[in-house]
Amino acid sequence: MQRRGDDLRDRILSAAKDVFLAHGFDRASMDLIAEKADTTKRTLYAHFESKEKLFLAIVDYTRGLLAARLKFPADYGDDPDHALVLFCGRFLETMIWNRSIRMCRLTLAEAGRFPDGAALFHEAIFGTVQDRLATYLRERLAVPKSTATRAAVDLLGRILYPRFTRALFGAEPEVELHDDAAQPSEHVDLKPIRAAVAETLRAARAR
Amino acid sequence: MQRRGDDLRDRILSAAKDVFLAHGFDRASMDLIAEKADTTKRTLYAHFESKEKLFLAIVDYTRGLLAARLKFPADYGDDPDHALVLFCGRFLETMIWNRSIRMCRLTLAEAGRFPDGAALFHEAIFGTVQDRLATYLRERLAVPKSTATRAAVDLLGRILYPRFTRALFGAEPEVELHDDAAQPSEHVDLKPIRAAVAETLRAARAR
DNA sequence: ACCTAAGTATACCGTCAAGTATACTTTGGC
DNA sequence: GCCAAAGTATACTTGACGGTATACTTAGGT
Repeated sequence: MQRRGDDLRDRILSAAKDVFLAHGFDRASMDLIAEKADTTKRTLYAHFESKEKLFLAIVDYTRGLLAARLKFPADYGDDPDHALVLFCGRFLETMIWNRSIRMCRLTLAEAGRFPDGAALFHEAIFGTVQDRLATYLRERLAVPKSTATRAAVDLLGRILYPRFTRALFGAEPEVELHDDAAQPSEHVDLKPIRAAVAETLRAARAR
Repeated sequence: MQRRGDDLRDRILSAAKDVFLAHGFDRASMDLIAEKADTTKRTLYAHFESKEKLFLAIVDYTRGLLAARLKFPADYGDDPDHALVLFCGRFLETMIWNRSIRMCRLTLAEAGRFPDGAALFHEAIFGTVQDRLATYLRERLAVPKSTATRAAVDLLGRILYPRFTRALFGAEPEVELHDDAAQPSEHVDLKPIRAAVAETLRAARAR
């Protein structure tokens, strides 16, 4: 049975992602990717001209998948403290998710060979979230622009980076996420996030 | 001319480090390492039984070199604000140094195959600095233990992680350090560090 | 002086994987 | 129904690299 077009392309991307994440760029073999995608190497090369191009396509594809998790949903409600806590909690959870961690490690591993891969990935995730936070502070809380940006950076620094960095280096237990719930799960402790949000908001309003 | 013993071993470690950092584990070839160490592959295998063992030796070796940069020197003076600013500045500088960044990327890239490598590296660097900060706060400023730890984590989160993460992903220009000066160089802006230290100390003293 | 451990020089083996070649089959638009 | 594009099946080429074998040289303790 043959499956064509976008369906096949998606299957290749998905299989390639799994294999790259599991083995890293160099140890990921095109033979294995073809097998997991339930197709042949010849077809692989019909869609992606080289292993490098396939890799870059994966980074882009994953970037899209991750970004989709990082919207600021309307159902977080009108209370800004609460909405910010949920948003930050969900971002933290998404970033310490083992699939995100492995993707980060993969792009970092190849940062020498594919500098754009790592930088674009970073910008698409961290830059986007930072912008969304700053925009929220500006629009909903009338915080002036430069203060809003600084507050957003500060908030991310306190909430995200410590646990994210630890997870990156494997110093925390792995986190597996199953559902697509918009609410943070039990993997994040909201208490310190509430404290950081409250403090940041207080400081931002005071200026 | 033959060079023996520790001299040779160091040359191998140093050459291997360069090659691993430049090419990553898989693309680093034992032939190239032997050539750069100005010896032969046979001798390589006399000192390190396999590529994997050599890699782990490199991680340990580099961990030692980095840790040596992260002392809390006496000549930072008696003013705690000032000393903390210098210490944090120097730590930040050391961690965004391109050699550190490349080493982090290398251990992260192989975190799947060598989980202990990444975790030990992380603990040896971030854990140690966090402990030294907390100890300083406790001993010099009489901050209670749990508050001191929290304050140290918070301080690192604000000062280190944002720039470090950006550097890791290649979103900042590379930093090259030449001298072994104990003072932070022009690569770090002390102003935000002063602000974060002041705020952290104020909060820690208030509790 | 000499003997052993350490190091050198160089060739070699086996394996694995990127990418290609060749011949065949299926699909869908016309 | 036919034909071109897309996909399949499988074998092959080529090169790299981890690790070993063999034969030789040097240094240093006694």
